[in-house]
Amino acid sequence: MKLIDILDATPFPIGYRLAFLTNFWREPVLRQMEKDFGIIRPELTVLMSLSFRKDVHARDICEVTEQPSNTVSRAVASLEKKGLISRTKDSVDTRRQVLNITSAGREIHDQIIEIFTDAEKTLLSGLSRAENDQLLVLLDKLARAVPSWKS
Amino acid sequence: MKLIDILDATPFPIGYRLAFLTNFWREPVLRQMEKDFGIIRPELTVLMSLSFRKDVHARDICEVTEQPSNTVSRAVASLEKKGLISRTKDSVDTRRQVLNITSAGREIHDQIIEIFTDAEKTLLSGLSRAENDQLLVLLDKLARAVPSWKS
DNA sequence: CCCAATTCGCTCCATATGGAACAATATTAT
DNA sequence: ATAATATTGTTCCATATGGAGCGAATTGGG
Repeated sequence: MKLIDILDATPFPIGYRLAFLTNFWREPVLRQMEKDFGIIRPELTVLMSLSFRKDVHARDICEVTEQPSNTVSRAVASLEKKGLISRTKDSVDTRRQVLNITSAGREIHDQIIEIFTDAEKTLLSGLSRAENDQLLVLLDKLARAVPSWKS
Repeated sequence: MKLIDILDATPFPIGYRLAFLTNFWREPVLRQMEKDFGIIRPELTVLMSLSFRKDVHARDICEVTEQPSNTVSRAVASLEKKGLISRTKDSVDTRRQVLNITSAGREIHDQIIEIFTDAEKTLLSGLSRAENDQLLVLLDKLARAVPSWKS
C-alpha cells in the first residue's frame, strides 16, 4: 500500500491534504520540542499567545485557541512552575490572573519557533517563489474565513 | 486578542495556516464521529486504509500512517469486536493477520467520509472554482513530496 | 442591598495515546 | 541444523487530554 493511493482516492482532496501535511510537518517538531525543551503542545500554545500579547487572561487563550479551560489551566500552571511565564492577580477581577511571558520563556519560545520555521522551509522546498506566494494567499483567505463558520 | 494577530505575526505563515485550518476543519468532525458512531481517530485511519485496499496487514497501516504499532493494534482489535473489520491469520506468515473491512464497516466508513466531505465544502465555500483548483494542485505537490523528506 | 445567574480557573475522573518491553514466529548466518 | 537476529502484533505503564462539575468571585435584576 502506498500513500499515493489514498491521496488519489479521497473524496475530500483538499481537507485530506491539509491534515496530511499538518501531521507530517507539525508532529515531528512537537515531539522534538517535548524531548529537547520539555514543552508540550498546550504549553506552546500558551507561550505563543503570550509572546504576541501582554497581559492576557487564561480565558482569552481558551477562546482564541478553542482549547478547553482545564488544558490551558494546566499549561499555565506548568509554565509558571518552570519560570517561563508570570501570573499576577487582576486587580479589577480577582478571579482572573494576568499572564505574561518571562525573558526565559521568550528565549525558549524563540528557539522552538525557529524549529517550526525550519520545518516550513523543508515543507516548501519544492515550490517556486510564485507558488509559495500563491499558496499563502489561498490559505490566508481560508484561515480568515474560519471565524465566520460558527457552525 | 484576536486570531488575526497570530496569523499575521507568525514567522512560518504557511505551516501555521495549515495547522490552523486542519484543527478547525478536522477536529469538530472527529468529535462528532466519536459521539455519533463511537469511532475514534486511529480506528478511522484503519477503516480508511482498509476501504482503499484489500488484505492489508497491520504493519502496512503503521508504515503508511506513521502510527505506532500499539495504536493500530488497539484500533484493529476494537474494530473487529464491533464487526467492522475481519482478521484472519496469514497462511504464509502466521504472525501476520490479514485485515479486511466488512460491509457494516464500509457503511459506517462511508457515512463518516460524507461528514468530512461536507466539512470540506464549508471550508472551501469562500473560494472560486479556479482558486480551488489552484490550491489543490499546490497542496498535492507538497503532499507528494513528503515521502522524500526522510529527515 | 440581596439573591440568582454568570464567569473564571481549577480538580476529578475516564479515556486516548505513545514508548518500551514482550512472546510468538520467521529469517539469516554459520 | 541450529543459534542469532529480525519482525509482527500485543500488553504494560506513564502521561496527555477532554468533559463535567466545583468553589470563588463578579455581575445584574429586583
